Amino acid sequence: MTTTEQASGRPRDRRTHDAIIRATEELILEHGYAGTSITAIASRAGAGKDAIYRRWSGKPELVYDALFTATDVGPVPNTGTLAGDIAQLTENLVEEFSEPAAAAALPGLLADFAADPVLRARLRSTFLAPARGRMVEIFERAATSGELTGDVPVDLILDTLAGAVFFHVGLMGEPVTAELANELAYVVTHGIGTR
Amino acid sequence: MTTTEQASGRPRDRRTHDAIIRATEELILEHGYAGTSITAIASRAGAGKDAIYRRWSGKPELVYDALFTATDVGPVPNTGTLAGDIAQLTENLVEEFSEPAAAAALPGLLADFAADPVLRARLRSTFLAPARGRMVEIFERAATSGELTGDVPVDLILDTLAGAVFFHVGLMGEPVTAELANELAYVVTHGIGTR
Amino acid sequence: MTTTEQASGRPRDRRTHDAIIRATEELILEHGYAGTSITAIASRAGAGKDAIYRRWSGKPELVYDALFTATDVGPVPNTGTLAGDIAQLTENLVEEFSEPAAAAALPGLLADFAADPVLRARLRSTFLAPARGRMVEIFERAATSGELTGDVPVDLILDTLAGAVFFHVGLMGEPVTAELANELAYVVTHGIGTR
Amino acid sequence: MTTTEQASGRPRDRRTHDAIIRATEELILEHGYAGTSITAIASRAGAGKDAIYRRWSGKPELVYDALFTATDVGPVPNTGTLAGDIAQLTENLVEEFSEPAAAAALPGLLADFAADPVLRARLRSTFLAPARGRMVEIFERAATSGELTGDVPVDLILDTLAGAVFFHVGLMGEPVTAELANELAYVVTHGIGTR
DNA sequence: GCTTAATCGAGACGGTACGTCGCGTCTTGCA
DNA sequence: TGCAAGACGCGACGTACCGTCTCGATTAAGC
Repeated sequence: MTTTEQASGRPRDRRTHDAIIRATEELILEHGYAGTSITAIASRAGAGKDAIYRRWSGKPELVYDALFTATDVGPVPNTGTLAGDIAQLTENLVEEFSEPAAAAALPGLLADFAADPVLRARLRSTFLAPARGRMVEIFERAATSGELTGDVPVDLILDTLAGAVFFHVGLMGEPVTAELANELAYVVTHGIGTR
Repeated sequence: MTTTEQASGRPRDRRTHDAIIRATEELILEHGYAGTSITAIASRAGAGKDAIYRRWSGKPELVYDALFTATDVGPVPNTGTLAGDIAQLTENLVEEFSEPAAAAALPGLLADFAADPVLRARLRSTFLAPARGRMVEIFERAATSGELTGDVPVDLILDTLAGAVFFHVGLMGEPVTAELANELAYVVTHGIGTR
Repeated sequence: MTTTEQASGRPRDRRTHDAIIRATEELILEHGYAGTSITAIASRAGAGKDAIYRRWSGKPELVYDALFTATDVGPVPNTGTLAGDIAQLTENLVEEFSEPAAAAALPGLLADFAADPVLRARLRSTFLAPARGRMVEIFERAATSGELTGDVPVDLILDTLAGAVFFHVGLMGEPVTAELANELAYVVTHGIGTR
Repeated sequence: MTTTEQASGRPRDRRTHDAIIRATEELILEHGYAGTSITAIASRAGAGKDAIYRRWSGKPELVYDALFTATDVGPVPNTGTLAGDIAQLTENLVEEFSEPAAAAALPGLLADFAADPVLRARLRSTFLAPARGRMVEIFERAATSGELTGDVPVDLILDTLAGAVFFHVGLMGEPVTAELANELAYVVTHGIGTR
């Protein structure tokens, strides 16, 4: 992938690539996912449709690339408590899911991914991959410190947190509050009973 | 909607209505949500497109009516423990979300609802309404019995459970296991720490 | 064809039909055959592309219908001599081939007809049919009067006259002179030797 | 064109030229004129598109060069009679027009020539030039021998013969018979009346 | 032997048109 | 008024070519 691949013909123009990504972001913000057409993206980018289909196989891949390349950077959360760590990780999810362009795209984008078997298979390995890595590290540390006993179904917890944020914010349209991540993290670590 | 609307001319034919609903279910199952067009539904139902648009304002409403009218019947769960009650309620969600036609339609249907401000506003009041009523009852009983102390953010918990099931099963495509509802209910009531 | 066919749905709108025909004539005149696209015709006519494809299977059929429906009207030429009759019939061809829109369309149109086996088969039966009927009548009268002896290869003579006019005027771009039809008719009836 | 153009850099590769010509012939035969694209020719020839556009300005010129370079060789017909000479010259036209690749290309090629003012101007001077020279010689000999009296509109006669062959064989798709050239020559020299 | 410059295959580029499909509305005749 | 049928304007789809351009590599001729 990252190897040189030694292309033979004219190399692809990075400015065309960038213009397409930029146009995609803009149009998703202005007209939403369903309201954004490949034709319109090409037109806005000053590019031909071929230039798009040469790089991406369809709208879902393009939009995903344009909006969700932000790799989770920064150190893994280490607040001292499991709930605190998870809250911080959840905060990342909340930020990612509520960033304007991403929020506008998410429901439609996920629907398209879910509908295509090939894309569906990539959902976990690409969409949640970064968050998952960090979560595993958090759980291992908590297990070492004795705060956590027993196995934890990592994927299920991750799906729960992501699903909760997506459903609450993305679908239901509830406003994003500062406490949301904390509330969710508390529920997931301590449950609702002893609040 | 439910008003009598005493019509003056020829009354609507119930068989036409039923044929449309039936065709919708079939086509969603065969071709998925995005792959099902109003044109195709009308054709399969032996109906005109007008007969559809006279009753529903678009595909999302029609599909919702066709697939999610199953009102939560039966008594509210009462297993003796909060976790048990929630597990049973979650089991209902799992069943509803993983019923073949519903599973095929959900991602696309929710995306369409989320994209339209009018439909988006109806999401909670219609889509989650039945489950919410039952959940409130469960929480009240648990509060009375002393098992539950403090306020519970009902909508957030409901969104969490629904979001978890939707994300895990509907989007990620994880197989539905018998323990899924129990696992989720346990996490939500006791947290992951002391498993 | 001309029978009622008892259509069941909404009947086709004659104004749409006429607008398409009109737009086709205009655009052929303005931009030639190759420079006229179905897309542009639809746009100019204020119609959708479907409205065109519903009636014609492609550009060749549409252009043919738009430009060559002028049935050869009027009585069959009867000037007293075979050469005179043929001259008059040839004059019809010249007029038809040199009418501005037809002249602009002919080379490309014939090329498209020639390239498609289905259309190719229709060339003689539709394109030359009217002229052929009149020519047969002329030859029969000349045979009766004794001016013509022996069999005449009608199709070959018709192809010769049409080919001559098409090649001379349509392809070579020679100006249309008043004597052209007479010259051709003379050659075909008397030959060049004894001029 | 024919000037030496004393180049300074790398000279053009004759094998590239030949490969392009060969690929053009093949593809015209396989897919017809309209179905043959510059892109496909380059690909089949193992050449770049630039190598084609460096030598020809477009498909019409390339195809003309590839298929119609066969200069009329051999002595001018001299059979003893005008009709015989013309029959032989017409036979050349028939052969040229009915050679498989040429027949496949002719209608589309002529349409493209006719549509472009620049190419249109070259039609007579290049396409019919060889035949015209021979025809003039035939007519002069016939005038000298007294078989032909009066002026003959050479171009019109040539257009008539070429048009007749093109229309009859190329467009109408009539089979090429051995007598075709004779029949046409007879009509043009003696007319149809006294057959 | 070095430089210069045109050529080579490959393929990306912005465009334009293709023929198809679905949308939501409309217009028929019949019930 | 409802109904089946289907035409309507619109706009997007993904593909195919157009003729131009940009790569690195090659191949002579002029210095």
